[in-house]
Amino acid sequence: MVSATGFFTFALRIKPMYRTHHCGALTEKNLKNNVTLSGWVQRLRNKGFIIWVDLRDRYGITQLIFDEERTPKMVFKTAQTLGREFVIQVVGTVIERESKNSNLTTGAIEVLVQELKVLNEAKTPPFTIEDKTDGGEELRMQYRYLDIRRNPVKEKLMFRSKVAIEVRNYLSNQGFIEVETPYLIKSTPEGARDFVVPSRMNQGQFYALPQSPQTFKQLLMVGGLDKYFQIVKCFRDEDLRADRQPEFTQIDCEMAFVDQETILNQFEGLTRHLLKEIKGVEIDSFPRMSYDEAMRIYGNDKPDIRFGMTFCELNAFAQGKGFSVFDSQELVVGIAVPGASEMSRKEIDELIEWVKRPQIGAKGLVYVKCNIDGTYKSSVEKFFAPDDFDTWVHAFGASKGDLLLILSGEARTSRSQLSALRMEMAERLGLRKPNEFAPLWVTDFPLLEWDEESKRYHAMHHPFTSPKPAHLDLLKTNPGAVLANAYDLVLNGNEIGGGSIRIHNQQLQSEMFDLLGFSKEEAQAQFGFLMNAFQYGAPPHGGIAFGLDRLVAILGGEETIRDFIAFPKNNAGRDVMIDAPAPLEKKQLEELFLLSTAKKE
RNA sequence: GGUCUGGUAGUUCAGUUGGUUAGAAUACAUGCCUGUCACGCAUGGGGUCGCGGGUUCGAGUCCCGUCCAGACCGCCA
Repeated sequence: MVSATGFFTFALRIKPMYRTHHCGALTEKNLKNNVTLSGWVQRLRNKGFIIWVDLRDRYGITQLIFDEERTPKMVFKTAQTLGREFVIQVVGTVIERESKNSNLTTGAIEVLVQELKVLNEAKTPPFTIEDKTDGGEELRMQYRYLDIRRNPVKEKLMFRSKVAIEVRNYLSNQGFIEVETPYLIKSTPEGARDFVVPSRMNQGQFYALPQSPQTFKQLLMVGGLDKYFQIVKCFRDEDLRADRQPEFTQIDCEMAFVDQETILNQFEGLTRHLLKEIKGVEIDSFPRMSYDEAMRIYGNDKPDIRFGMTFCELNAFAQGKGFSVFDSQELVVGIAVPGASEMSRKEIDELIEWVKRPQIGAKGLVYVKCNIDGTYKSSVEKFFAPDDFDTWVHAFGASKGDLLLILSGEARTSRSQLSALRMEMAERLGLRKPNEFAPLWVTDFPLLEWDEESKRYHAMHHPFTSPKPAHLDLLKTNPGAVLANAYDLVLNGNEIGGGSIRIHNQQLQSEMFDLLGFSKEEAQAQFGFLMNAFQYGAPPHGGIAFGLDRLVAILGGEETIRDFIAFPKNNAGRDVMIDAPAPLEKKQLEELFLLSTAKKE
């Protein structure tokens, strides 16, 4: 027990205030100030007669100094027992360093400690809390709270917060209202798999977590709110990727009484605002491209237009010359890789193997090296004369020193393969510069997509997307040719947003469900509430949703979204820190009427 | 569901054609050090080579299976 006097002395010595300054605040201006600091021990440098401690908090690092002569003996003794990541509080005087560290804003000063209190001890962390940590991905996720102490992670979370705040600033200034929609909703068979939640009060029934607040935001338009947005969690039970999490955040937006043009302009405005405020990049107006054109010249509906290497179709020049591989195929298409004619035979062979991997699945790859001296070296020079290659080079708009890479096959497949190759070459040549931003609107998506497996049409976007008015008649005669009032915003080869003008007419919505293979009963059971609402004066409306995680990552110049999420899931959808998902107790299962299902395991 | 890569000290990794007691760096501990700042120097402890099986005189190394992690394809209206 501390005696009354002892406690009194103690209370006097350590002031109730945890800190007078942050660890990034003190400079030469504070010389001779008496300060109180709290934080974590980043690093200890013990020279025997003198101990330096780098004290860290969210704001920076301040060097503390404990000294045999100038620090009270007991305090010096305690300082010798400190370890990494101890949480301490100190009182001391700001003094000038004898040798300054220009790498730190606080590098000219140090705090000569007079009082030290260990607020909490710490076990040695399993990895180093440094910018460049020695910790692997899994370990960092398991101890994410330690990982978050590291600058790179901390800064990404702060960056995300800044983006979210700018989104709210911009949209609320533009008159948008933020409305929260429910998380416990109803499962629908369209689209991704749902995460489901059993209902205790309704035996054998389940909620689903929303894949997006789509129908709710449309109902808010019917409700007359006019301009809505929400930064909202969405859930999809599908396999993960570096840029895909089972729970992710959308900037979800909807407007009433608008056409496509108004929406594109409105959200081009948002994106421009973010690029300017966050990155200091000013972009006048975003280029636009139809889906069809994007597929033809980039082989991809989310092209990265930071670099060229656009597709060139060679059917007219390369077929009928006796090279049977080309002659038999629907499409002969290639790209000109700038300055790559110097690639060695070995490198090209490796590239051919690369496109033949099952992930790409090409049968082969034809190359033409356009040598600097005007000659050609090609895998098909037996079949084509230099004159032919001249024609090709002209068609490509290529120059000496370029390397033509050509694929052939079924049009759709070849384009998709060449697109993968184009991205790979850009990656290898360093053309995907993280601090260059090239937004692009892709418009005029097809409304429907034929699915061979289920032998029916699928909505390419979702079943609430409206067909272009001029194509309404086609719906009955040639549904596959109908274009939609749908659009994606693409940034540096990533889809960061997508939306459409919605159907607001009950009759048309009903026809859509019909086309998608819903029976009248199914449509009524699943979306009756929406079609009902449409009969009570639904305004024309449309909207867009941005993937916040991905947007933030791209603005931050990173490929993977995980570090922009405080507590992300791993590849298998697990949270390795809390170890979720996990089995339930028998009692819980019984309460939820799930026991018979659970027995199967 | 599939393809590929990896799993060795607390951590990040090396480990040759299968061959003596499995190494380095870092972290940790102890000691030394009169101005460090990735401090330095010395000493020390630390290993179920993911797990199971097989081949072999002998397996971290080769084979089969399995688990885990990561990237990708399918999937993600």
